[in-house]
Amino acid sequence: MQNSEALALTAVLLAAAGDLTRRINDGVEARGFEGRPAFGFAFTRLAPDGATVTELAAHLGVTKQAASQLVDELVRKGYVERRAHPVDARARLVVLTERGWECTRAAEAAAADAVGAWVEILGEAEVRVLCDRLARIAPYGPLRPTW
Amino acid sequence: MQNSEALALTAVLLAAAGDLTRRINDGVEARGFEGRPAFGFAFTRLAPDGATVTELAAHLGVTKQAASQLVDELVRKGYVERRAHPVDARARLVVLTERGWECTRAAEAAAADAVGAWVEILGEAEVRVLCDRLARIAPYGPLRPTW
DNA sequence: CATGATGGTCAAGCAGATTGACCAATACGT
DNA sequence: ACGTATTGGTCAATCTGCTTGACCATCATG
Repeated sequence: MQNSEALALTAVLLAAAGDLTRRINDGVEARGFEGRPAFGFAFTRLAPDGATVTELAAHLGVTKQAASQLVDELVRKGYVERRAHPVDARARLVVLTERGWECTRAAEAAAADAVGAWVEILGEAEVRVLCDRLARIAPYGPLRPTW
Repeated sequence: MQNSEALALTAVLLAAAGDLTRRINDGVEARGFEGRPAFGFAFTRLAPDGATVTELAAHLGVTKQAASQLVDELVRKGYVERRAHPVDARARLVVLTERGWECTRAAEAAAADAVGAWVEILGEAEVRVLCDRLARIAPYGPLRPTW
């Protein structure tokens, strides 16, 4: 494995990730929702039972202040609500609204469409292999919406 | 391919790309250079013969103003120089300095190290396959350092 | 019950991008 | 050849999303 190949792998990986993210975001908007890529990643943590701001922050790999601002935005757009936490009076449980669930489903559909384009190129089996290999090398940690 | 799998693929792809980018950046810093991920992507366009600000902007997928600011930073840190363009008096050719070349080589070495960690998990052959598949689905367009 | 740790918000600031205005030099149509 | 539109680049102002720092309320522990 030569050095230039390693850099090329990085570039193609970034390009693929960026392409997929963009396609999904476009698809979500086309379905009548306004949002940014970070929303989708937040939804995957918020579903199905909600999460606290701190948990969301850990999931996204940002500070709790940043996560709180994101939640503000999600509340403003009607996708989530802040509720009292059932067992901890300090904490507040952030849960999806009905519209939030609709947006989540839209994101899933858009993701399926985007991956579908890849299936047409590589075939279902190859995409599954790709998934499996990536899962084995990807770190477990938080996924950052931006760098 | 179910919807949830499509979202999972996106997550794992982003995690892998983010992980690789972070490892390379850490490796470059460990070798005594200060920089951010965008530098490496700029270098791949600047080498070997330089490029104009506009070309760099297209490569990175940002406005030419943003690219110009990045070049300012690279000049300040001693990695590149602005030279007169040989055939177009409007344009200026941005070329790597000797230190810029050193940093580029450091980035390549760091990338090789980072990918090496993957080779240990998947084996050389699998990583090559991964490269190939990704190359077939990744778009040709600019690669954005941030989203 | 005192003390520290934890969940959350407010406020200010920064980094890296954007849009808009502008100038110099090139390319093009007649 | 010449006026006009286009292109390369920069300056300036602004925006967005995130960070750091301060702070309060509540939980957990001696």
